[in-house]
Amino acid sequence: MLSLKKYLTEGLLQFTILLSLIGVRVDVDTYLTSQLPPLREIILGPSSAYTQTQFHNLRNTLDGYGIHPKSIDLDNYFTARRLLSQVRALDRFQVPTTEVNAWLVHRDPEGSVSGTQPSSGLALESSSGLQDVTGPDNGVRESETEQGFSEDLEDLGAVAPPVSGDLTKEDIDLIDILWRQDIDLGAGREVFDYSHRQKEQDVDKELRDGGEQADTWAGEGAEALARDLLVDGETGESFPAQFPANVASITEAVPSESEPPALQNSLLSPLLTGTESPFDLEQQWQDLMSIMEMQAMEVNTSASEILYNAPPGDPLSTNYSLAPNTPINQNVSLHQASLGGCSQDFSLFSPEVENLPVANSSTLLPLVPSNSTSLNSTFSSTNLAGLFFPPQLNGTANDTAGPELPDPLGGLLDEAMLDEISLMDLAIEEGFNPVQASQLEEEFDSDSGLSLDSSHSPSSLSSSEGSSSSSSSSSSSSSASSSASSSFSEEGAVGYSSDSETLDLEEAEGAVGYQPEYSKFCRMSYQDPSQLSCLPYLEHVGHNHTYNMAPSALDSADLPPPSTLKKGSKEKQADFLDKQMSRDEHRARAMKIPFTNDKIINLPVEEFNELLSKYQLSEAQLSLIRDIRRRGKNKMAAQNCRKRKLDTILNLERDVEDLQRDKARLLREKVEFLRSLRQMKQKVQSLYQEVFGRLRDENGRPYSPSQYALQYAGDGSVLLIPRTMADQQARRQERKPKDRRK
DNA sequence: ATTGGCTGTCATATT
DNA sequence: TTAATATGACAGCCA
Repeated sequence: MLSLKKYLTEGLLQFTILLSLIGVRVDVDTYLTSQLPPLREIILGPSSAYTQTQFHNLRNTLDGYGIHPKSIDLDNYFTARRLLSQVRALDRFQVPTTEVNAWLVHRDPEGSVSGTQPSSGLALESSSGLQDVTGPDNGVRESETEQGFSEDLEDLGAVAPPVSGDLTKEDIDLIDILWRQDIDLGAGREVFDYSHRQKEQDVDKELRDGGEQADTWAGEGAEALARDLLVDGETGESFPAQFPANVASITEAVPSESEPPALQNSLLSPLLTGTESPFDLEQQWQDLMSIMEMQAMEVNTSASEILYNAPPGDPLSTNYSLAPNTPINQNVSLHQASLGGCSQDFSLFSPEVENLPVANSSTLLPLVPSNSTSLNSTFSSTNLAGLFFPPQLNGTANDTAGPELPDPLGGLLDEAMLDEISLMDLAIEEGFNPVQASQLEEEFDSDSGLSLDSSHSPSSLSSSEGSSSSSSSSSSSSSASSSASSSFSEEGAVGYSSDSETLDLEEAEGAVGYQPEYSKFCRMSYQDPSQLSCLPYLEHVGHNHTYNMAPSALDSADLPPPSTLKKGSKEKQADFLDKQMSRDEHRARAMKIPFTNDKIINLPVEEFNELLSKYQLSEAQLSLIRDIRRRGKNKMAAQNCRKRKLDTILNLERDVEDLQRDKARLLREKVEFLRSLRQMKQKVQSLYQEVFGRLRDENGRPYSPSQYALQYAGDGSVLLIPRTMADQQARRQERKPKDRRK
């Protein structure tokens, strides 16, 4: 047995190779540990490709004990672990849930928001959110949205009675969300995640079912994605989707942020802080590219090409598909339960969405004249904010509302997203080859790593490993081997013992060199067919290469003429017995060895010596017998070795694919998350504005946004407080996160 | 005639 | 030390 050291070394090597293959040069776990521990497991743990390393590592762990390295159980073990990890992975990506627990805000007669009551869990329905977002005017919205919310609430079983007053309960809820954002965002991640996964599954289904749809969303998704990418990974700030996948536009957009602080710092700014740097944008861009890759993969087009060849004008919309979005609505319940639906809506409404007013969109206008018209039309919310809060006060507004709202979001984006983005950078460079993409697509049916892996890799791989060597195992451990196939299979513990399933699996997998192998193996003739030839696993061990008896078989007088070597396989089969004999068999026959080569090779030492002792053999005969035994064992060893090697490669390949899938999934999830987040922010902003705009002082006059702001307290209360106060509090609260970042 | 894949064999290392 | 096994390298065969 190999030493632990060797295995560790090997494992590290393999790991490195694997990482390099997938282009991972990032400390994935740094990012994942908190939210996605499974990736590491996927890489290091369950992979059967690392069986050796795994085994030894595992032997140091409780789990690994008691499993023989060559035992089939080991494969099962790894399979189980892999599956388990995949299952675990399902809930690992903890995107802040889109489900928001909202608290109703009571508006007192004076019109100031003073008190609140916990009322319901509000799921931001994407559809409504979308409408809000996409609607011509964001600020004051149509009732459809509200209805959507109501339905959602009802579905959730948390229907809050309509609140008296101008504000609908949804609005109030959203307002409440605003100040409870940090709490809520952190709370419901699992739900969100789950919804996302469901979406993915749906998406995958969609992919499978209708390729046409893929094209459909390709456009929409592209736009949506473009928008997504405009979201600052750190702050979560959304940018207008204006830039059509044009890097130049992105870079241009950057400076714009520094432009009019007015809008940035307006009431909206808290939500959408304009702190991004060009770097972030580039990362987002890379993100986009990588995502596009993923999407392309899914869509099963030679996407990568298209993506990169896409004309700058409309690259994303045409080539880039956000597959996941559309299918989502299929799952109604989940949809309702979480904001996941947002994505769907986005895709559906992507055209409009692109025009959505986002905090900084106005700043982009000058830079992106072509798109400016659409922006202007949809800019209402932004403009509203600007109107509400004069520039000079915007900064304060940012501080006021910002700390509580944007920070949680920004934090999420900051920590998780940036890392993820770095991951995604890799995707760009990595590039999926079409073949892989297609394969992935096939396997993508059930996106969740679970089904994928369960479908084939671990089990098949592991089992395949054992396929060829049953013969060797039988030979070596042959105390019982002489008898039946069953005994062989059981003994298969040695090396690569296998069961018949192995063959099927391998064939099914289309393992490169295996099938031919089998065919050839079948031709192999053992002198003792009763023992070995009948056994499938043994059959493929023996190779009857006609060249075996070719010129090299000098010692054998019965060698067929060379001419026969070149004849067809049919003719070979005709002379099966003679021609199937290996060189050593011929030699043995020539030397009149009284027993079969199979025995010579496969008998355990004891029996072998016993056998030798029964006969009076010359030195030459003994020498030949030993050589035959040595060669025979080595032959099987070589076969095992090759099979192992191949299996390792295949496993690595599969692991790479799995990782790529995971990466794609994570990227999709990220996109979804960002989208949802952005929508929520927009919603909250607009509602904030709406609520604020409806507040009236004792004289029935609206409060000046420059002088007052809504302050959300942790206890659920909403206060209308002077800006100065709000600023102070905001700064106080902002410090912590910032320090933490640095 | 060349080439790549498959196989067997040898030498050697490891267990 | 011996036997078994693993593996790199090489050569032959074949399509």
